[in-house]
Amino acid sequence: MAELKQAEIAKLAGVSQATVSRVLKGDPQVNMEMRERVLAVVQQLGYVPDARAQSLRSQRTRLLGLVIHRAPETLAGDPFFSALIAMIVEQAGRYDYHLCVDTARTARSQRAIYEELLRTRRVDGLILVESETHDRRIERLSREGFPFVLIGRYDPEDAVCSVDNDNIGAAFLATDYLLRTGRRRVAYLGGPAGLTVTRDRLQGYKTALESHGVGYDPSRVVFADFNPRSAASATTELLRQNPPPDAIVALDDMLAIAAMRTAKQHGCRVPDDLALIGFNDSPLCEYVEPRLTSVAVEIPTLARKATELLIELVEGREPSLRRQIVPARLVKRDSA
Amino acid sequence: MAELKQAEIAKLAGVSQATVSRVLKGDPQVNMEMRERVLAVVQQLGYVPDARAQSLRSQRTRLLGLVIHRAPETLAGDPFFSALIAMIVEQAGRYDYHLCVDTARTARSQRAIYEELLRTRRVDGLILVESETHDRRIERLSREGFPFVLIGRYDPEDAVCSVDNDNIGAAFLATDYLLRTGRRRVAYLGGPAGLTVTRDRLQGYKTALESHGVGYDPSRVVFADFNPRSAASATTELLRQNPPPDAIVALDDMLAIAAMRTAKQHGCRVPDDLALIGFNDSPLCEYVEPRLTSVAVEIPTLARKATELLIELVEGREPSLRRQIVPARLVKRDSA
DNA sequence: GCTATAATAGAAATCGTATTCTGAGGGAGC
DNA sequence: GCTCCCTCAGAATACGATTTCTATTATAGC
Repeated sequence: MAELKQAEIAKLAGVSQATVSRVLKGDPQVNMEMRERVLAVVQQLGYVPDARAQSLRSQRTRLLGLVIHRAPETLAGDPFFSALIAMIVEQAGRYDYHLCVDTARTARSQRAIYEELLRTRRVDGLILVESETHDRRIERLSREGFPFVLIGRYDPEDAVCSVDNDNIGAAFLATDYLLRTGRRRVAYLGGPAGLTVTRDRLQGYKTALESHGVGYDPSRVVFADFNPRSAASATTELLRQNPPPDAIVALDDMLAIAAMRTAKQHGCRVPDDLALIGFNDSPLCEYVEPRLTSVAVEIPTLARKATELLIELVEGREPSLRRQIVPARLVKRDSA
Repeated sequence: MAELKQAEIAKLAGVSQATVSRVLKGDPQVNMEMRERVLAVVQQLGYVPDARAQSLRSQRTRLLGLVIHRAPETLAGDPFFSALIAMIVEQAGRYDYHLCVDTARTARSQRAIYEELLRTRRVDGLILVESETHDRRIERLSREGFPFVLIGRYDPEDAVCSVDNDNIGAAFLATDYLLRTGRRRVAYLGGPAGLTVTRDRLQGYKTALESHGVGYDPSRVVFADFNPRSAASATTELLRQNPPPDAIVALDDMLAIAAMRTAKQHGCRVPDDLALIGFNDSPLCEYVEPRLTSVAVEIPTLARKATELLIELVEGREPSLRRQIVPARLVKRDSA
């Protein structure tokens, strides 16, 4: 059972090792009788080729890397990522690829991802999620010609491949809806200021205000980290203003829900005094009281496009579209 | 840049390829001067060894597999898994291992995991999560002597290694608390009946009833799949009884929250008419109204123990403890 | 001064598979 | 009947690192 390599199969089938390899790779240049003889032995012994040897020989590992630029702690509570991971695993599997997941928090892991995953050729390509807007390493990857796809960040010149929600459109959708339903003092609760999502959705928010002839008030825009405490204090900052906002567009559902709690604690009624819209349409939305209106991003579509794009790059095909945008839609519930 | 292997380094440093390897592996049998000469070239060119070649030669990939036995859709919404994945990635990284994640839903992926990950030696070992109580494949893995660790299932004879929450104790904790606070008609809302967690927590629930001299009523025990609809109908079944339960111990927070919604729709007040306790202490608990009391399982501890145990197995050390139990604690909030 | 021994580095084998190169055999065409 | 080509399978090599084996040099001990 231990010594199970092509050489053993070859000996038992009375052929050469090369022939075994050819049979397994479906090489047409091999006689029917031999093929069957080999396959019989393979079947019987349950032989499976060694991926390590295949990797070295073919220079391909059939392994994709997914790097999430978030601290494990904040990643932990977020259902968006388990969805994303699950969907990418599923998609990659359809093309016979596996997925290697990494987070990039500590200095060690930052280095690790770029050095250990890529340069060591441990993976064939990378999907990078939520990398910061300016990341030197991305330039380096690009320069070295390594296949990778960004999710949640794009390159203005399309020098690198990316897949993203239509963040500008999504924020526009949310803000526009609030304005059309009579809200006038709409605030924006963003994530960390360095993230592309934060910036893009802010732009969609501004554009919506403009299209309704509502002035943009910078004091109605605040930023928070991905943790409840930070979200709470940012919300408090908004609510203390005079007059306070009558609606908040939050960067994601977690932030929106944290804001909802804070608002309640301040005696604010949702949605009467304050309308709230989140992003991601996570399961959470159904569970909070009132149920959270949210902009849905199609995670399966996002995952599928990113995976397919990366595989195109890995396999040397020039992708038709280097930048893919996945549309969003508003899921109306009770909070707005 | 493309041709970067030890042979190149060797040529430039004027030494043999074997020496380069020795320097990089920290072999003491190498002269100071040569060592420095090699390291200088390595530094300058930014050489990093090829993991594929190392894998073949050393028969180790330094890659661990994490297999989650859940359909991607139900996995999607569950923050428990993003937490688990994040923590295992983190822990594995401390020992210079990477993590390959897979889900096991379709027939293809079922086969894929055992054949493609293990037999192909693509990974050095596996962590299996939420596998069913009776899984033939686990026996096979065990028989073939492949290193693996189970999370959420244990083997009665400790033939296989496992790490798990103290599920029996945890359910006891929750049920006991409800009984001590005056509840008398405590129901149990389980997950799929085949899962070990479902079974173990049921046992803890029964033991607690017993210790309080409360009779066990099978009609107060229902099972649901991991989706809101299934949870809702199971809850409805409980609430229709006469008399209805005055408390529910749910298998996890998602189920508890689904039950909470259903109860509210039936005009039940939580916690006055119905107390609720969930499991996992997920971020959700803080966000629902009333905040959900939940039994906390220490995901980081779970992840750390599982990872360390697996690495011990992979590296051929006999682990001191083949079965590790991580204690649980009750986080009291407003729902019970 | 000569051998025994240690220290050190190069040469070569190895890991298991894919593929190129080579050669044997057979059939077609003239 | 001979050449030419085609088919097919075995031999040999390459992938890039690790490690064993071997050879060289220097040093110590007598």
